[in-house]
Amino acid sequence: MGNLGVLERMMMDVLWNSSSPFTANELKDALIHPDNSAAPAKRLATTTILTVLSRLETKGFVTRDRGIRPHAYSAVMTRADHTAGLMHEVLGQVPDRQATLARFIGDVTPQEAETLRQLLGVATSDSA
Amino acid sequence: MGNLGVLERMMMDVLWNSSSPFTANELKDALIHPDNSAAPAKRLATTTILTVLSRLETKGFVTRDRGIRPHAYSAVMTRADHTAGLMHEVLGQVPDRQATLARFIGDVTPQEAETLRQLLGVATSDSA
DNA sequence: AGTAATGTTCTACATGGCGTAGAAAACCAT
DNA sequence: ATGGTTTTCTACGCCATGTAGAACATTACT
Repeated sequence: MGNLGVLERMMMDVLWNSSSPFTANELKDALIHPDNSAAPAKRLATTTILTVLSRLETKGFVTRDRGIRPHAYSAVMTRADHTAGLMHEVLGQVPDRQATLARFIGDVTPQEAETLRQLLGVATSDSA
Repeated sequence: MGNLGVLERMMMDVLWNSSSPFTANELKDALIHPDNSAAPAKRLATTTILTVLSRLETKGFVTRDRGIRPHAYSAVMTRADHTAGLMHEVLGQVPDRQATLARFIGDVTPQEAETLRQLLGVATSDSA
């Protein structure tokens, strides 16, 4: 699966944050006006966006509709899928899953713990 | 935290697989005779090992005892700590933890699920 | 249709991490 | 001192990634 570079990641985040596809230029603008407004955002060239989109396409993160002219780009999988996949990839590299999961759970927030309990079925003690 | 390159990873695995420290040359040999014997192992120069150990030290993965002459290198944290840390790092990048954890749990093996239930103190249905 | 605008691909360069190791310096034992 | 051992310095190649110009393709406007 592999991980993403900084710009690749920012672009995927834009795509992941909206259900509908983006054109390269829309994406470019979305990067300047970040929803979270953490004011980074230098103006990038459209070709830059397109180059990265192509690479993301190659890597299987993005598809595009070539039928319409400003091609419409969208994420292949959800952010949740991708992230969960990464987590499994990392976990898969170790022989001692138990110990690893123990450490993992040890650092989980109470909310996350609760979520996990529910997901694993069975007795939820505190359903807040 | 960041991830490791292939050789860096192999070397950390050697260190993680044993409790006692290694010298550069011991490590070099350990790479040729891999415990798991998945026959990769080309003979590396000792300097290569030392370079990588230094980098690992800089990155905080390794410490060395400079008091004794062939310096003794050992891992700073356990593999479980590192891996769990990576998992949290990945998870921390997403806003929708719930969804991500749901996907994660969805792909977990039964054994892993059982481990998690125990760790979370949930009523274990099947304690095999 | 002809030309301008817009979008896409090709090509290219810089940077940085990592694998790799020689040369040189530091250290130790005899 | 002298040679073997260990460590540091320096260096190179490769590949991913950010970045974008030049050239090509397509659409739009008059």
